Amino acid sequence: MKKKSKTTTDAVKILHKTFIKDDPKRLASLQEEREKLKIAGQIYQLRTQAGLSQAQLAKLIGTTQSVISRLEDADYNGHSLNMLRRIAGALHYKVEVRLVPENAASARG
Amino acid sequence: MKKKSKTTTDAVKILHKTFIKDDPKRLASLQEEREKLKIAGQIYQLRTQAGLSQAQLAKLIGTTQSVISRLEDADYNGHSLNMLRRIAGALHYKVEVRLVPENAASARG
DNA sequence: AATTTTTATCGCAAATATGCGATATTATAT
DNA sequence: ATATAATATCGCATATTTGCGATAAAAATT
Repeated sequence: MKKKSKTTTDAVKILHKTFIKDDPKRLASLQEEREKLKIAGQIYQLRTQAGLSQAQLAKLIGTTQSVISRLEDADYNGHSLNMLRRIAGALHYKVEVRLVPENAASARG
Repeated sequence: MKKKSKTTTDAVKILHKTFIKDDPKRLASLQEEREKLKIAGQIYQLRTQAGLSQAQLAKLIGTTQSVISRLEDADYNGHSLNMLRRIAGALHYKVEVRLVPENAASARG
């Protein structure tokens, strides 16, 4: 395969088209979509930068390839912190969760 | 009631006793405990700083008081991002998730 | 101390995420 | 083009979270 999976890649492009194009009011929910994308992207980035296939990471945390694929799908919305911690932990990372004001410029976007 | 609920308050104190006292090797998992605590604490802080009771916040996001109480329990471990987003959103906050190296000094903890 | 408000805890039903094999799709290599 | 490897998707069983009422425990108010 090439560098990036279709799902994760396309999501970036689809974002604007889907949420901004003709419905400026939906811009609010864009925030949420961005977060979802970021999570998928972060998992993908962590995994590939560690040089692992989905199957390898899956084995590492005791699950199967299809599960990892699902988590890296930008449209997937059901992330649990437990699962994120499992993935992060396997790669010597940790999960940071922050509740920040919607408007404020975030830590270092 | 006083300022802080028993559960959330005590957790701070219990932490050291439980995880460090006689078992230095468990210090690793302390990271995870801290994260859990932070989430409970963040929800609590957000809610009280908004001047809401658990029942009021519950109604705001379409659930019941006992659910909020459960989420503010520092020992609770089953947070989902969906739930966090619901709470954050109701108070005009957003959820930021970051996977950061276990060792590195994080963004601005 | 009695009343009222708020929070914690329990039990169980309903909703959602995970586990996982099978297979299709896509990419890479030959 | 063929073979191989990686990823995406489907369906269904299992596990976990959420929903929610009831009640206990704790705190605030009078």
